[in-house]
Amino acid sequence: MLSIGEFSKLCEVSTKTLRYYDDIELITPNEINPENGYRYYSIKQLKKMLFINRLKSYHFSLEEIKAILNAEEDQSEDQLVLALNCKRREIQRKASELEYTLQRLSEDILTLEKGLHIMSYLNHIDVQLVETSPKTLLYSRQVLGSDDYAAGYGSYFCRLYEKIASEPLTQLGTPITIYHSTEYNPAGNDIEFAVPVQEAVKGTRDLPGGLCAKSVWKGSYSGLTSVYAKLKEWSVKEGYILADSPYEIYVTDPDQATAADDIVTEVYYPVRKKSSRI
Amino acid sequence: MLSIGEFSKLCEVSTKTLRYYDDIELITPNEINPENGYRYYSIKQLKKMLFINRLKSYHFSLEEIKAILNAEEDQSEDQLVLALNCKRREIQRKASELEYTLQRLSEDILTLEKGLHIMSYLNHIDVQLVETSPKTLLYSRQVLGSDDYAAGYGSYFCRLYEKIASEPLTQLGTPITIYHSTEYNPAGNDIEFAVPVQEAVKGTRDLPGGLCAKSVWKGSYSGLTSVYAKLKEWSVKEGYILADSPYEIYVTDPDQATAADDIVTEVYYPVRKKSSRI
DNA sequence: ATCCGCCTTACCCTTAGGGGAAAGTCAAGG
DNA sequence: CCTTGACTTTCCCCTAAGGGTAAGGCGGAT
Repeated sequence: MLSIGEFSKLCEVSTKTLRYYDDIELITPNEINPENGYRYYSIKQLKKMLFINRLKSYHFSLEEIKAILNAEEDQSEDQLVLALNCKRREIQRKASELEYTLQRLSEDILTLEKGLHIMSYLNHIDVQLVETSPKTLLYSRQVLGSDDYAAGYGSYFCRLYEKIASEPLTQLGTPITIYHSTEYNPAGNDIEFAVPVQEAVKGTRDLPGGLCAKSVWKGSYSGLTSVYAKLKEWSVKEGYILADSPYEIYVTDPDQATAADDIVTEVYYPVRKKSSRI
Repeated sequence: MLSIGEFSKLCEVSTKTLRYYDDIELITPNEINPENGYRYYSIKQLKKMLFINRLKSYHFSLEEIKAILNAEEDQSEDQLVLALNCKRREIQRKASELEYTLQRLSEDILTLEKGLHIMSYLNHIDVQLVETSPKTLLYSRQVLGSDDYAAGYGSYFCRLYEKIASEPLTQLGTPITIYHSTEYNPAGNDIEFAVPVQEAVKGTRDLPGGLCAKSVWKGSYSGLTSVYAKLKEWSVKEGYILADSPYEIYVTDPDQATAADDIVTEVYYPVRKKSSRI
């Protein structure tokens, strides 16, 4: 039997951690002296602890590790392979995210070295006042968490396209998303996915035309936030206020665009004069 | 002036977050109604908030962002470039760590698919009982955090080599580290870096010879933990106990080894029979 | 017997906010 | 003018994985 200190040294895990793991029942000492509460670990537990360390190095959470250990006891070996493969994909995703971050970071460093401010691109976003014409939209509206965005956009538009093909309907433009949430909320935003069509059937609605502030954005979608900021700034300056939910028209098909810089998105921000009633 | 809700929507930041940022004084509302405490943000603060969002996407902590914003106000532009470059290196390091993790993960998946257990490599670590001869060591002993390991090893050994060259002394073997901490502690471990030499001068000490359990490890240093576990297990089984601080001899020069698998490390674990006194 | 090192529990701290409650406030509609 | 619903305020507790420290209880060697 090993005292907590000896066990700690062998596993290269602090005693604090070992007590914590006992608390959460990840690995509990083989024996506890009932008189003084001293923890004693067996030699066999070394292997378990080393296994935990390895799983930790693969970025498994302690909860996940606990589940894996329980599955191991039930002799379900495949579970482990599944979990590892799943984690591998997760890490690969994380790695490619880091790659993307690095790329943007490098671009900003270049901008700075040219003597420009990082946010100077904001000055190149032009705003125009336009009158839009009414549309008929085939739509699908729901509340989505920001994590579901990427996945969501694909699948919801896909369903709309299927409906257009099966009805059949006549598509009149590129896809649109309308943002109904009055406030950003990471837990879920009220988003409407829509495709303009010719026919007014069940599942379609009218999008009224009207006065809009409009900007065109070229680049990845992460830059769209700035476009909204710019539109709002412009509106305040020109004495307009938001009259309805803003929307984006994806002029470029995201699936077709090769480089992020090629993606063109139009942002419409319905407005009316400040003191004029409808 | 924008209410917190309007500002929130424009920046895609929750009101909760904005209140938190007000708390930590990262971005405080332009104006607060003294009667009801309502926060009002100015249009100009949009740009600042967007800047904060961008820095956040580069994995800066809020503390770091605060420092950057303060530096910006003092018109010290170079600071930002410095910070960005620093962060870029940090992210690159993180990315290569992920790469390494992915590689190990894939190896384990292969092992599993062969029908072996992940930790089965433990069974291939052989332990021998050997009698070591005394050495004279040129040494340098200090307490190091685990983060300083990689950097520390290089610089401390480098200093020892300089001393060997300048005295001059006769080197009698490859470098050694001796682990004096009785317990693993991420904050700092008592480590002695040493190189065996022929001459006993100032700055050297004797390493007594004696009975040791010994294992040879081929592979990256992260696997050494398991070697210690194995040595301990063996000792208990054979009726030996630890008699002195264990040490590692780096047979392969880490700077010369190309692949991690080529690195050879000998681990010595000084022991004596359980009930025998010295 | 004594001393030092090891062990125990308990409490607070960390990041970047999220969830929810209770209460006050604003603006639009009737 | 009043009501109602949406918006805002503060306050408190929660997260993951432990780290730091205190106060007090034991163990083994001298």
